[in-house]
Amino acid sequence: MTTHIVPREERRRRSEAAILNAAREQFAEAGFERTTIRSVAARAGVDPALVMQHYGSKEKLFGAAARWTSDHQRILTATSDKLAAAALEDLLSKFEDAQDRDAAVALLRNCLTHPSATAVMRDEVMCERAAAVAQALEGPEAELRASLFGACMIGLGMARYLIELEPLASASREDVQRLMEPVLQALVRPPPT
Amino acid sequence: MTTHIVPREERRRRSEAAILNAAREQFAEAGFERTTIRSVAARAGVDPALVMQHYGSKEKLFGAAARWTSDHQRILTATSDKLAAAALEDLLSKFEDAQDRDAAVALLRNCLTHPSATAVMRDEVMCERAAAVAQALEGPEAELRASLFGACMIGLGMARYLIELEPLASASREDVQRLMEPVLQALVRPPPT
DNA sequence: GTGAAGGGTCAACACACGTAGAGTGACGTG
DNA sequence: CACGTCACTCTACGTGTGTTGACCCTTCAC
Repeated sequence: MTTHIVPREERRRRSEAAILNAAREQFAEAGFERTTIRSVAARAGVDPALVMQHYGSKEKLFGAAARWTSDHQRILTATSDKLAAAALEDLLSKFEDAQDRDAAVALLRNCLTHPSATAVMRDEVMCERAAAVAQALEGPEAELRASLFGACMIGLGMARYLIELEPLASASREDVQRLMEPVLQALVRPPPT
Repeated sequence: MTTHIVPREERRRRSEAAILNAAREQFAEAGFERTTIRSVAARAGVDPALVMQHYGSKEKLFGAAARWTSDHQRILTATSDKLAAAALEDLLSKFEDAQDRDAAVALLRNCLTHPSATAVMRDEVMCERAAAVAQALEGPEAELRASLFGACMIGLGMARYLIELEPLASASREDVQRLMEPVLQALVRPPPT
């Protein structure tokens, strides 16, 4: 029974990653306030003080864990008639990968109660995307329509993945995509005067 | 300077109402965890212990404060072509009255992080309404479409009133109503196969 | 007036949390 | 082999919280 010898730096990186993953899960499940440094440490199998040593504070740990990893490529390069499909594809695919999903849920779950999460959600996620969407929209009131576009998207995400409203939560990705596309298309089309 | 004499029961009802209003505001602004019994008491101008005496616990106070007061009348009686307009009317008008608004925001703000708020939101608000909406819908997949209908509605509410995404937050009620109606109509119409 | 009752306050408890600082043992380098 | 470094742990502090029980002081009934 020879234990594999692991160099120092490698060990450090592993424990850091373990903490980050545990934090993501915990923040995603329980939210910021109900997540304690101690619970994250226990989940990662380390001492609470080590969490502090790695991330400095609970706030910084949350900042590192709650992220919306996404390239706007798909949206920026989409023509207006493919915009809705591309945005839906982007949103729904994010929740397939466990790590991305946890990071996204951690942000989503706290974006109504945690000040910095609200700011990130509004400024870095929604505003930027809305600007990208607005640029692809023709007709008047493009910015407002883009905002509504974003509102429907996060409503979809929250209802399906956080509130778990049935039958939406259990519906197949294809069905959701098929039914939501014409909805968003109604915002892409120039509005009636 | 004669102080008006107030009977006991009246005084009790007044302090109870003052506490409830303060709680609504505080829960709506800061969320459940960041709201303390002490801060509610200070806002109401009473002693923290009195809050307990009236409501028993912070949990029960929250239950009394965070409510979604709404009659489904408008939605239940609406024909399918007026459904979207009626639902939007109902949602947007709720945020006009300060008291209704605070109670609704208190529920909405915590519905992703507070367990019982999530349950109320899902079961008492969304499920019930979705059922009412589904009944008015024609064509297949009525329940799923009704869920999506609800998802778009809460997305709208959260983006406009909680996240305060611009220009949606500052837009006039009429503009929002006019632009969102065809969006929701896309869910009311039977879907393409 | 006098006693009872109940709304309201005060001080304090028990607990859980974020965080800090000293200490420990293994790893890497000379 | 010896020493310093680094990842890591143990213990504990200070603070803010929900909640409680004993205590006032005004109001009502007789």
